[in-house]
Amino acid sequence: MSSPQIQFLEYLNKNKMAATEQRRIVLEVFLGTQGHHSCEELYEHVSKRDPSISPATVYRTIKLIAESGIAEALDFGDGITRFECRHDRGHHDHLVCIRCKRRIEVIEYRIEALQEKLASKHEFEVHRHKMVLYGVCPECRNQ
Amino acid sequence: MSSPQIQFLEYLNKNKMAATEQRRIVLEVFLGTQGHHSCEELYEHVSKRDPSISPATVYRTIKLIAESGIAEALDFGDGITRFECRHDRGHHDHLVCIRCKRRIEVIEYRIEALQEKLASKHEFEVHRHKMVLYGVCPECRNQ
DNA sequence: TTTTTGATTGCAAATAATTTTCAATCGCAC
DNA sequence: GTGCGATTGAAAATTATTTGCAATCAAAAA
Repeated sequence: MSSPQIQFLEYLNKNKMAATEQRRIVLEVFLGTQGHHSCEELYEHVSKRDPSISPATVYRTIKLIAESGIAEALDFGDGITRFECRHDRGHHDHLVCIRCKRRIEVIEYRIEALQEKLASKHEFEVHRHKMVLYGVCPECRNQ
Repeated sequence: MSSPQIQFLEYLNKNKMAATEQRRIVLEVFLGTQGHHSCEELYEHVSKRDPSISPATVYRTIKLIAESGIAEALDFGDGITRFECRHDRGHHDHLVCIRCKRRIEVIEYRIEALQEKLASKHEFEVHRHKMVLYGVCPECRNQ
């Protein structure tokens, strides 16, 4: 797999979309972040790089980045969509503490395998999935 | 466990909340539905029973019903919160077709067991979880 | 039962994240 | 370079949901 930058350009090209400076910047900023970020957070970072870029463009661009397969949209149920990079890191699920809102990334391959099995039992062709476990983390449990 | 109606009254009582006619009606309507329903859908049904009840009251009440443990909030990532009854039906997860939006309820106990194991490995005390597999259903796969 | 008091309601306005509209501008195939 | 369709910023629109508020109601107290 080529670099995210090239992958994005190929995606734009394939869909007859222009490789604008704004899109390049949003991608660079997105790739420069760790973890999951909301569009608002991304917009803040983008603004530092180029204050003339509007929130709408960030929203539009991050969507393209997700469609191109570089980012993945996450939904933790708080009404905010967050995005994380799919490069350099395997797929993972999340443990969310309902008290302190802390999120831990986890992966359990046996669950992944069973999900595949479960889906094929229903003749579903799974493209992606999300699994979030909500609970109380050890820190919060001890006050 | 007592009936949902009684459970709800106990919840209201415990929290010094009044058992109003509106709350009774919203609960009845909710219990009379199958599957998962948005507040808007619930409001439509409630309106037939009593047109004077406002959407705000439905939103407020379904939230209480969820807090009382009778309903569970579901989030399929389309920006609409749906609620389903937790009585008379076991917990289950969902397969969602990204083409026709059809949702299938599924349960795989081995996954549930592994989720528990995964959480306790991180010393998390899981209260609930959600797992949604997105893919293409057999019907949509064959055009 | 009547009073009292704090909870609840409907309505409309407010939120908040995201999307869209639109005129101006820009990328890029020719 | 030119032309045309894609893209942009700004602001308005959308959409689900929440909230402020004055009027009303439930239920504890008298």
